[in-house]
Amino acid sequence: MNPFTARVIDIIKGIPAGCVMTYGQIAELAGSPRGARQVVRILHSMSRAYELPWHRVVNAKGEIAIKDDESRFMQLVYLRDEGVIPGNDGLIDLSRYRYVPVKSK
DNA sequence: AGTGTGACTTGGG
DNA sequence: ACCCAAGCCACAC
Repeated sequence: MNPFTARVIDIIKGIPAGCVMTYGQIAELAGSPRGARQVVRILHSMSRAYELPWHRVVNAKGEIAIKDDESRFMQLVYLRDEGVIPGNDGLIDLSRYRYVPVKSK
């Protein structure tokens, strides 16, 4: 597995309950500013094997990006359970829930 | 090797 | 605020 993938997995595992991160944000932290789609791919293929909190990842608008209806619903349930409540328009307030990892040296 | 695709993003109209 | 087009990159056919 390449280092980018490893970092993405590591970052996602580090998202605390009650917070969310965007695909682009994760890709950037992992060292690939344009790698949002790779993050998507990783979630698809590794979320189960690595027990990743995939439900804490949303798109740049703060909405559930997943297409599959059932999974989308599950994500909503998980988030609500952790205290992340979408607004009337179904959007998650990123300025409020977005997780920004602390840069430790 | 060429083409299509996706749980994305950003910029413009 | 909404819709669209183009950019993006790794992977499946």
